[in-house]
Amino acid sequence: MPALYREIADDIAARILDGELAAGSALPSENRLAGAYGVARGTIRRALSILRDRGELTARQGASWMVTGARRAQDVQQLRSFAQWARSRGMVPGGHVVAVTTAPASVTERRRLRLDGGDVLRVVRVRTLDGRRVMLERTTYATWIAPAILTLSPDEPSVVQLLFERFGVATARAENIVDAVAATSDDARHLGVRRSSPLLRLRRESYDASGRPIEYGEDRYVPGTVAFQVHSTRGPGAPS
Amino acid sequence: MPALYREIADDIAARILDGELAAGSALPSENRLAGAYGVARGTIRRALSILRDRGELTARQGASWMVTGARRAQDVQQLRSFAQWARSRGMVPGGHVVAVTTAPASVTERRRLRLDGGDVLRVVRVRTLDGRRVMLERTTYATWIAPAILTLSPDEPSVVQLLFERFGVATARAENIVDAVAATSDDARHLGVRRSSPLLRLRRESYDASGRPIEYGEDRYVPGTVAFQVHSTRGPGAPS
DNA sequence: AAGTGGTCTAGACCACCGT
DNA sequence: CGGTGGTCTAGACCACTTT
Repeated sequence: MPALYREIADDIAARILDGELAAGSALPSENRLAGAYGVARGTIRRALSILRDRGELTARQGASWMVTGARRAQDVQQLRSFAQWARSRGMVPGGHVVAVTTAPASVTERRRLRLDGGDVLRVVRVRTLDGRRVMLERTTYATWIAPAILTLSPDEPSVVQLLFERFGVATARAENIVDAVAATSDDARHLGVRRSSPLLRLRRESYDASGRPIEYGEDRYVPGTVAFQVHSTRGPGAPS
Repeated sequence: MPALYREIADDIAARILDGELAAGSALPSENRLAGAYGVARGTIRRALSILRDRGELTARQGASWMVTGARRAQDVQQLRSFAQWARSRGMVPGGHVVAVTTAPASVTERRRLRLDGGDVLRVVRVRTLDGRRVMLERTTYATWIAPAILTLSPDEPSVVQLLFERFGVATARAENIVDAVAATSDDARHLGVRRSSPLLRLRRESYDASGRPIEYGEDRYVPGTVAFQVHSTRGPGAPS
C-alpha cells in the first residue's frame, strides 16, 4: 500500500499530464488541496515537494505553486534500471552478454565492494534500445550476489528488477560519476562506432538498504541516443 | 536568519566532517537528537533528510540513521556556480572572455528565453581551475539581464554570485542535459586539446524564482579535470 | 518486547506576494 | 490587507529492526 503523499503526488502528476493543470498555471492553495483530498496540509506539502524535486512544480513563498511544464527526459536521480527507464519512455530495451568471467577479487574490487576475498563476477553487456546499440556496460558483482546473477538468463534485459523480485535485493543508493572518454577499439567494435569517437561514461556504485555494496562498473553511452538530464533546484530548502 | 533545520543539518554535517560521527556509525535516535537540540522530532527529520539527499546519511525503517562516508565531489544537483564550486573544493577559479556579442534574438533564442524581441547577449568564456583550462562556456543571456552582465568585469570569475549580490537575480531552477561530444577545432584551440578529442557537454537552462528564463547555453569540459557526481536514492521517499 | 524510523494530523506563527 | 507558502510543534499510530 503506497503512502498517501505518494498517491496524491501521482494524482497531481497525472492531472498535469492530462492538461487539467496546464504548464505555467497556478495550483489551488495548499489548504484547498488539503480539503479536496481530505488530508492534512503537511501531507499535501509532502506530495508537492516530490513534484518540485522532479522539476514539475515550483514554489515561491507568498505565491501559488506553479506548473513548470519542463520536458520530461532521462533523470539520473531516479535510479531506475536501464530496462525500466527504457520502457517508461516507450522503447524496447534489449541487449546481449559479451563476456562473463568469474575470478578471484582483485585488490581494487575487494576494496570497492568491501569483500574479504572470494570470487567476483565480471559481466560485459551491450545494451540496445529498439534494436540500436546504445551502451556498453561493464559490471563487477560482489561475491554474495554473483550466484544469483548466474541463475538469470544471460540476455535478461532487466537484471535489477529480477534481482529484486526473485532475491529481494534492492538498490537503495547509488553514486554516479559522469565524464567523457574516447572509444577504445573494443568499445568501438561492440557499439559500432568509430574508434576514439566520444562516449559518455557513467561510473556507478550501488548499495543495498544496509549500505552493503552490490556492484560497481561503468556504462559507456553513444551520444545522441541517450542523454542524461539533471534537474537542480535552489529552493527554500528540502521539502517539508 | 537561516531556518532551524538548516542550522541543525549544518551542525550534524560538521560533526561528521570532524569525525565525531564516523563513517559507518549510527546516529543517536531522532528522539534523542530532538531532545539534544531542543526541537521537535519533525525538525530533526527535516535536517537529516537534507543530509540524506546529499548522500551523507542513509536511513532504514527500524534501524538507526547511518553515516555513509561517501566521498564528497562535485554534485550537479547542488546548483552552484562554477566559481563557488571551485572555491568549495579549494581551487582557484579563473577565466577570460573569448567573445561578447550583442545581437537581435534569433527565433530559437526567443523561444527558449521567452522573449518577444530585443537584443540578447552572447558570451563565450574559457574557465580555468588553478590556472588550467578546463571548460569552454557559451551562454546566451536574456534581454532583460544583458545590461547587468555588461556592467560586470569581463573576466569576472563569479557571474552568478554577482548577479545575485548586485541585482538580486537568483537562479532558482536549472535543467541540465549531459552528453559527450568531439571537440571542434574551435573548442580544441580554446581548451588546448586535440581536435575531436572527447569533451563532456552540459547544456543548461536556468530560471529565476518566478520561472522566467535567465540564460541558456552549454559548457564543454575537458575530461579528467572535472567530473560530475550524481547521487541517487530510492528512499522511502521524499524527505519529511 | 522495546526501540527505531515512516507517516499523518491539527494547530500555530511568520515572511512574503498579490491587490 | 488577505491569502499564500515556509517553518515548527506535539502528539499519535504504524512498520520494521534489533535484542
